[in-house]
Amino acid sequence: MTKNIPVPSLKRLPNYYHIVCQALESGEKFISSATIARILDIDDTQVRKDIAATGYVGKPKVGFDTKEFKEHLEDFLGFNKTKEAFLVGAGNLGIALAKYDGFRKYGLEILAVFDNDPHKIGIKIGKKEVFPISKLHDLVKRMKVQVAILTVPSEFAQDVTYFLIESGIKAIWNFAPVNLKVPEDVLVRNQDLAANFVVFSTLLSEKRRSPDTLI
Amino acid sequence: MTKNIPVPSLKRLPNYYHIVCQALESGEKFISSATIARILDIDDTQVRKDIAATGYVGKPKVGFDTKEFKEHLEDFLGFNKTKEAFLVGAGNLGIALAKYDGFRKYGLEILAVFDNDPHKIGIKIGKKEVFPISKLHDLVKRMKVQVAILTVPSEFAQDVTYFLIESGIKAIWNFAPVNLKVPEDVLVRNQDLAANFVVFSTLLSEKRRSPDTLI
DNA sequence: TAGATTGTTAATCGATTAACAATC
DNA sequence: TAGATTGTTAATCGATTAACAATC
Repeated sequence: MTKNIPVPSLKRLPNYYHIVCQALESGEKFISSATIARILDIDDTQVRKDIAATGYVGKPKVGFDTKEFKEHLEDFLGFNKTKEAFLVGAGNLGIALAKYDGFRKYGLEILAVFDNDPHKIGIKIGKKEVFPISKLHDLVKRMKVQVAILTVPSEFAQDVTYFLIESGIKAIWNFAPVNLKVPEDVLVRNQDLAANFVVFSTLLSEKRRSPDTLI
Repeated sequence: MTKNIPVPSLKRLPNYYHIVCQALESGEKFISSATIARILDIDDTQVRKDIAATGYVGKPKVGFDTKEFKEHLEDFLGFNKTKEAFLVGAGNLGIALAKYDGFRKYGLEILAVFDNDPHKIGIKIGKKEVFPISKLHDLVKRMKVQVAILTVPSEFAQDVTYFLIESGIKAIWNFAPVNLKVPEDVLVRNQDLAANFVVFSTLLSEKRRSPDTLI
């Protein structure tokens, strides 16, 4: 088995992807690690190490082929593989995410939205119908969905999580600012936007640049 | 000058905050570093180190006073200091963020929303009015706002950024999945939700747990 | 007191950076 | 060829973990 890419490297890859996309749009055939490094204000050796960790090889003297490298990153990061998910909680944020177009480019597809509010059930968010949460169990089984995006209010997050797990969900992208209790085999990724802002704002008040540009 | 807290420690603090809030709600007077560590699946020494870095001291034999520690974290992370910001781009995500209630608890206040779409100008999002972007320059000066939350479509992000900087904005929380070019003295924090999902999903496919629970 | 927990010093680990040979 | 850039090994740096004394 090939060695797993280090998490810090993995987190920088989407940045490289953005840069290589922009370079490609400007008609640049090749891009050097030094150029990428300058844009992100990091070390160029690190860029090369990260790229090497994805298995892509550049051309000495010229750099990395933008088109090839872009496609390699899409492959490595799985943009072409559809990742199906259910979204639970049709509040403001939930609706925004359900409508958000940018996910498709990365291969994330929200199949359906769930909520408990009778007023919301049956309405369409973009092309997605809102179902009652009671239907989630069946639909998880039927559609074999493993991932849930959790956008319910904090106070319901843990109870809904128990229900998601009972229904067979194996991974939760959690937007509620709470620590969810889950069994060993369930993966949670927290996405506390407010907390992210707090980190940003603390660095700001200390006049420090965050070393990790993204995520 | 006291030493800056390491960024990894800083990123864990909101987690500690959530946990200590939950402990306080359950009526627990004290919480130990081992308990926090177990919940987050990290080392207890690290928890103590992180807490020490904020300047808070616990009580040997009993642990950390939940009420005191919670308040200390609020202080350290600046929850009580209002951080005013303008939001630029009244699309789905922008509207969701403008309406989002959870920011206030952390001290973030969105003063106004800006957009270029004539249909949107003048409408209210919650209690915030939508202004034309042309008014941003004046309002930045008048209200002395330094922070902008950028939620415009990717293709406009760079141009809007130039305009924000001309207007005097010093920090940008960027939700557009692009690398913004900014001068040295302007701080950008990228919040590419889709990229975050990609990282999550890659770890998922490798059946790895992410070491950083939050952010 | 004994036991539990903090705070801190030392050891380890892994990521970043520096140096440089290989390549075209 | 000379020069630029990659790929890789070695050195450094900083974060994590282990060990343990101090404390109540």
